Amino acid sequence: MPPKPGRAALQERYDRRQAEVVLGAARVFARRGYDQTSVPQLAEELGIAAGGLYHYFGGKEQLLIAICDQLMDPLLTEAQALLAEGGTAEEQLRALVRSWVAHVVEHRDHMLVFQQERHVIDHGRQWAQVRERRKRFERLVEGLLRRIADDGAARLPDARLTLSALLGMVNHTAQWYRPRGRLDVAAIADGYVDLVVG
Amino acid sequence: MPPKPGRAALQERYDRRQAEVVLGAARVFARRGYDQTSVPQLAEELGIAAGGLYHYFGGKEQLLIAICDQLMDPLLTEAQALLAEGGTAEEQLRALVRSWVAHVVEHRDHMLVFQQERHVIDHGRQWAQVRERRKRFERLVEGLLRRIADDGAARLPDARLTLSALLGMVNHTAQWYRPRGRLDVAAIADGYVDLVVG
Amino acid sequence: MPPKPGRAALQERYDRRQAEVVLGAARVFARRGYDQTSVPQLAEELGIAAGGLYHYFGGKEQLLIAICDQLMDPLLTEAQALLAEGGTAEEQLRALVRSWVAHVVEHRDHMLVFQQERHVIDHGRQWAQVRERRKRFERLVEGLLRRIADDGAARLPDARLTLSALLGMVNHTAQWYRPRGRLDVAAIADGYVDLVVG
Amino acid sequence: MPPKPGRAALQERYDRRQAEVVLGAARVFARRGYDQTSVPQLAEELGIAAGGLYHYFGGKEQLLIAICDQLMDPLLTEAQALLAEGGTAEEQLRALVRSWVAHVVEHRDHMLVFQQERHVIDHGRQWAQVRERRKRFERLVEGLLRRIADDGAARLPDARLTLSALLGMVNHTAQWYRPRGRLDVAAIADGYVDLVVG
DNA sequence: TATGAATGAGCCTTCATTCAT
DNA sequence: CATGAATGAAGGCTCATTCAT
Repeated sequence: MPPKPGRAALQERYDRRQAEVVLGAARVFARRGYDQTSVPQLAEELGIAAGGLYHYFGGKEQLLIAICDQLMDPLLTEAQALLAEGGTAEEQLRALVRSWVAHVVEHRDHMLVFQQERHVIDHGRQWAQVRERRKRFERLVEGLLRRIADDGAARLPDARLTLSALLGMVNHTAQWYRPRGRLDVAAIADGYVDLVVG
Repeated sequence: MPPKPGRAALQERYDRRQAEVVLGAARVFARRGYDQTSVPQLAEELGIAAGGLYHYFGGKEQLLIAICDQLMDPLLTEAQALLAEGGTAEEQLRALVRSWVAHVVEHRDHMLVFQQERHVIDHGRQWAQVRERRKRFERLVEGLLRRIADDGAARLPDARLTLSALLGMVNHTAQWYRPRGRLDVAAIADGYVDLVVG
Repeated sequence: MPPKPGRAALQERYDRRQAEVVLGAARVFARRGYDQTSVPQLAEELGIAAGGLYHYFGGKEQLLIAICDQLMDPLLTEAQALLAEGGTAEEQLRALVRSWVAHVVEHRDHMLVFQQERHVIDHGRQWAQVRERRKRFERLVEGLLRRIADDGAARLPDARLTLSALLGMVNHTAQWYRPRGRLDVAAIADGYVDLVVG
Repeated sequence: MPPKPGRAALQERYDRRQAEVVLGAARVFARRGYDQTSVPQLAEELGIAAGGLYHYFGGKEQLLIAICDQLMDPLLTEAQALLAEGGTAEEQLRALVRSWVAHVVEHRDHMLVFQQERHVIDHGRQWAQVRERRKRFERLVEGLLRRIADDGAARLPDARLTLSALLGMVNHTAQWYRPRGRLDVAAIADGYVDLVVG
């Protein structure tokens, strides 16, 4: 008889399983749509009984929130780390966009869900924190673009417009990127930056 | 006593009402989400009884298709007209993007629904025609970008990547544009083109 | 310009159309089922607009009642006439069953509807008259069977049971009779009587 | 503490409950009519929530099919067993009709539903199996009647017509039989057979 | 921890019916 | 006399969720 796992080990197994569920849910939701996927359907694809999901999540919407957190948290963390490292604004932008595109590409499913459910995120009561992180990330990028514009280096037509354009193109990447495509992540990111900084 | 309306007049009234319903539905769906809006809710916002909608549409999904058609049809038509008018590739691109941005901005609700429901459009059986029009439009833009690249005028990193970027930024406009904002449609469109053609 | 039809002519046309509708409805209901046939469907098969039916009938159930009346009224009338004509009980039974089978066969659709909707007829408030006519007819047949039994002619096991058997076999005819089948109406009727009277 | 039920026990409980539901549904449908009974109404009479029914049946029509199966399966099985036992054709017929009448009487509700919904059974796509069993049973009876006719014992007017008559009278029994009536099942069955074989 | 049964609410849709035209 | 538009109610069914086991 194996030794009874301790409390910590149990917690770890629980967390691992929870993260797996979030990942799987993102995959399923991205394909079928969040609303069009019923909890029983989702459970079946995850190889679990419908009721079993409720051990890991209070409900369907909390699962959606978890997906968005799993998407936004590391992105924001990494962006802040990059900005702390120093370098010119353009160097920082290039590094940031590379990291960002990589993140988008690795979390394509999360991104697709995120975009699908924009109207919930924008208006929902419980979504304030997700909105706030998105806002924080956008401000980071905006700050960089302003620094570049101020450096005079660029003929940026308008920092806000450029920000919007960049957001649009990078996030849109989730919708067309295919793993073994012609361009790798770095090439894509550099292409975007080249467009933006001329 | 007014003259009894003829068959043609009846048809016209029917069509007008139908178009109104599509427009209204786009507005409601954009705000609340397609799936989260029940048919009774939609009907109430349109000032019609729930069952009455079914005189104009076979079902909820057909309504969604109609929204996408109302979005794509005139855009494609106008794009084709512009390309037929002649001019350099860059001039044509500038004109096309202006028209495109204007369309996106005027049909913001349609665009938001379109993006929300991407997974249905991409996979659904009945969505082939919508997919095909989207593809056709993208090819039009791609052709222009290739012509520009071939003219040597531009340091386009990659025509396909540029296309994706442009699609991303223009379509994303629907998510942040506000009617009386700082930038008008022409400024936005020109900003985008400037990014792309350097 | 043809002369304006008089009130009587109008009434006649109305009645003719009404009878046509009853006939057509019986046909459609027999095939599809009364409940499974929606009023629009019925109207379409009759070549009339849905609302138009309501010029001839107060509602769907009244149409069903009319079908049953069109079935029962002439049957009862004819049975009474036959009994008034004299003859031995067995002769009268033979004549009655011939007339009855002929009626069932000619009104197959009515019969099928009648049997389908037995539970409504048995319990419904407005169905008392139909029930009463059915009862009256059954009593006529029962009387004949008793007279035959009393004549000692027959080894009828039990007049009531024989009545039930006869009702069962004759009414069931509607379910298998086909117009150009092997047996004609007289042969069928005589076969039934032969079974019953030995 | 009772032992946790195993998989087999669970399955058994499920099957038992399912059979109860079929039985109850037959009762309710016989009284109110299949179409006139809504699923919520049915559920209420069965003491279950509306949605709960769908654990046991895919839909309302499958429930109807189950009712017909519960009616036909044991009847056919028993008939085949009787025929395998040997005896003269007439003895077998008498035994078969007794068993058949007993079955009809015990499954009166099933029979009434079966007859009500004849049009669905006759035409529906999913009803082929039920139709086939009905046909198989009829052929069994027909075979017996032919053997009797060939034995020369009987002045059967026509084997096919006699079959139809027998079907009509036996099945019609469901519509008039009352549990504590004057005649018991054996008397009824024998009465029918006496009519048929003279 | 995980399950299968069960629930109540709500979904999309269709219905029988009415009525202005 | 007939139509097409519209309605309110109800239909069958699925949903997210709970809970005893």
